[in-house]
Amino acid sequence: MRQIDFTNTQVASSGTARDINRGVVLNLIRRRQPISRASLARASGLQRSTVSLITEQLIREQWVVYGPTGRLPRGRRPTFLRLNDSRAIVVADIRPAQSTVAVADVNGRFLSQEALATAADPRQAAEQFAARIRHQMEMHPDRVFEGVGISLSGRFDLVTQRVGFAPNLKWSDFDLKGPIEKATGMRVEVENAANACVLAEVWFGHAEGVRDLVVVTIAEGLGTGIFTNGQLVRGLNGMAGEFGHAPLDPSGPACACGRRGCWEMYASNRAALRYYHESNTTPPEFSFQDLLALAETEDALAWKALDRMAHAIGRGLRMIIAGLSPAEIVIAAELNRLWPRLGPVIEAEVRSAVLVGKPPRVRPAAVEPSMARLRGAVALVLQRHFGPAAGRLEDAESMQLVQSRTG
Amino acid sequence: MRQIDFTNTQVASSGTARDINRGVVLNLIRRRQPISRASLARASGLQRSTVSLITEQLIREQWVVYGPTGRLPRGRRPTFLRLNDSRAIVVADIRPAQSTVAVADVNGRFLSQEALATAADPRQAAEQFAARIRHQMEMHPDRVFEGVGISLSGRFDLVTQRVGFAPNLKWSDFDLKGPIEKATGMRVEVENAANACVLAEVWFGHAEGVRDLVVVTIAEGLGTGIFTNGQLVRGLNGMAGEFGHAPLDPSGPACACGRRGCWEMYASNRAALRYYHESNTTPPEFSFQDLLALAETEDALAWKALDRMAHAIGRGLRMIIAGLSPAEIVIAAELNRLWPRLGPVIEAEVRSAVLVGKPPRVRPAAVEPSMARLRGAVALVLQRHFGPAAGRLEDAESMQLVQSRTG
DNA sequence: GCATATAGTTCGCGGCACAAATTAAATATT
DNA sequence: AATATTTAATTTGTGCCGCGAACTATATGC
Repeated sequence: MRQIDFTNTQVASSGTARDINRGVVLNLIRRRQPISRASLARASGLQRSTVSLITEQLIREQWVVYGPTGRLPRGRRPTFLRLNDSRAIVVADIRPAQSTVAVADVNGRFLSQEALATAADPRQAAEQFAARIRHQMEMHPDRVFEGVGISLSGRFDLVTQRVGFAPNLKWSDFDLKGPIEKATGMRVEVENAANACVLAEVWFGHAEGVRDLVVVTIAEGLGTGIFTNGQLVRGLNGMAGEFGHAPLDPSGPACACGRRGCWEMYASNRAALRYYHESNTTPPEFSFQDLLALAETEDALAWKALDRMAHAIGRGLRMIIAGLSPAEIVIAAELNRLWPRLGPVIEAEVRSAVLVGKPPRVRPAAVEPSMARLRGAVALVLQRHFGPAAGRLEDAESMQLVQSRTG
Repeated sequence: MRQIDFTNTQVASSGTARDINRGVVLNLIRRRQPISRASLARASGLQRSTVSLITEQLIREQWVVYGPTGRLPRGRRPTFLRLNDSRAIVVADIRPAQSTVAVADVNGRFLSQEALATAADPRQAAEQFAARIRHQMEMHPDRVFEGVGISLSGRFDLVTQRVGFAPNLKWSDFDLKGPIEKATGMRVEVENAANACVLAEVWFGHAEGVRDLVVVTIAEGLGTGIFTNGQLVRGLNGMAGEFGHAPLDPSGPACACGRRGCWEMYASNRAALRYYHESNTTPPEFSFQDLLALAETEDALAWKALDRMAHAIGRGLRMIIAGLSPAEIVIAAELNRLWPRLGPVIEAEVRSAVLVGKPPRVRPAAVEPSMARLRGAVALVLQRHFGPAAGRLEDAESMQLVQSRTG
């Protein structure tokens, strides 16, 4: 069996050009489908002959299929190509209380979906997810499954391939990937939820050309996904993106992370509830959704609490803008429901952060947070096949998945 | 004349593999010179035949020359290759009070150096630097000059190719590059000083494999250079890295940037002088160097001020570690002189920032800050010739530099 | 003098992008 | 209805490039 030498991955071989161009063409098809070979040649700058060869390969690999025939004012009609959407991906979004397992096609369209209560014990949870993933696969016998993508409220270390830090789930240093790969027989990709939201924006959103992007996910906690130079920033142990635990005030309220005055303590849903509670007594099971509903009924105190939260979001963003100056900041939060009124509060704070030039675009996420996390999990799997260096993966696929064990 | 289509730079052509491998080989020679072709083949994983062809090209391009003949216990003796250090680079470090112009070879060794008072008017300064650069070139008639690299206390926007923001120099939106290119007839590269320090570490330091690195430069102000996934983070308008103006305390002292409580207000040289001044009257022209000297004489109040400064450095680093989790943090500061006593203060603060896993390595810069900035300016020029996609540059060189005008 | 080891070159092969020529299939013109 | 024009897609020949085997060059040791 052929061995791949991973120490010298940086050098190019004769197939490297094809790998790169295959990726360019495949992603053009993904983005602009249905599209003719001639259009692909124009869009990519490659020769039509080259495009024909590459698309032939993609059709042989079953990633692309023929679509309808087009119509033009003159000339031969183009045969459109599109992605083979009979190839599907199983995704899961693992959250403290309730998780989701779903099936999506390669275009990120969901075919089915189920919710489940997350098991407290990580080992039990892994079994539980493996079972639900298998169940979801059985619901679509007509599909070919490419892999499993998982987004979770925690950190996944690419080096150890383990969940390294997930205080919300109360797991730590746990092998989630291995058991699920064994139980499903499929390759599993795991990523932090905020990072998944970044991938969802980049792969399925309208931020196609954006190469510097920060996504801020706000729920009980506050997470950030950082995208610079067209790549996710993972950092040591996959811990990058914990701006939520950047200290805003050393004498602030104590955070679950053991320190004081973290951004999360001022800008999360929980913070807004605390603000509201300071000025009003609340019923025992008062949720953030309740607070939003109250605000929608023009409750002044609810608005005041949300206003403080929005200001705090903006204050933390100032730190991110100063340090990273991203072209775009995306907010993925339940608070987005009230964006018309809270968005401007955040934007005003952001404008004051810019030392020179125009401020970054701040906008709510294209889809609701739960959808973004699942879409990101889809992108996680697509990355392997559509992203850079995917060409040599198609070879490796036939190598009986030895690398995942030896690596 | 051939035209290069810049819209389709992402696709690979038949020369792409060579471009990539040329870069790999050239950088291996740079790092491990003198080195034989056989060793290059082993280190890169390329075939010896391929290495021979590439080195032949590099020798033809005059980047590489033959070195001495090696000796081995058995077998034919290898002919060593090394960089052609008759190729030189002119660099400048532009700072508010005093600037430097120097000449270095491709190995980052300095051949000559001169200091000059920076002109207040930017137009005048450009003329001044152009003249000193020409003078430095005349001092080395035996060298071939590859380009000019400039590091400055300010921001350079890659899109507009102008100095966009340089409050310390009191310049803004100014074309520094154009006039110097015109006056010297050489290509000029400009970069922020903190970013230059990152390049110095990556190109000439021992942080070869490190792909996530933050350099904090501390002088009158505080700047950060951010390196993620093996690339500098520039951000919108080249403004990334202004963590020095991230707000630590909204009710803190007013900063020159117009806001309050910026990190820089607590952790810069100027902050330490303020701390000292609070507890002791100082002579009118008391400098940070004086404060360091005082501390070296065991002055308790001086130590107290520096201690507060070190704590503040650590406090800001916590924000960076939370958000980016770099593998390594490098401090480039005059305070490094007292690292044995102040380093541990910073390190202790940093350790408390880590939520899980091991803390990043915090270390003083390999060389003193002024040297690092100049070395970074050398790397800036080397990037064009040694970095990725340098292969097609060698072609473009012969195209009479048309791109710099049309682009 | 011959085996062995190491460096470096030569040569044929296959993969790939490119560009020109060719084929295919539609509409417009006369 | 025949021909020209336009656009799509394929075929074919050329050159670049990395690979790997064979070969040359040059050292040491028995």
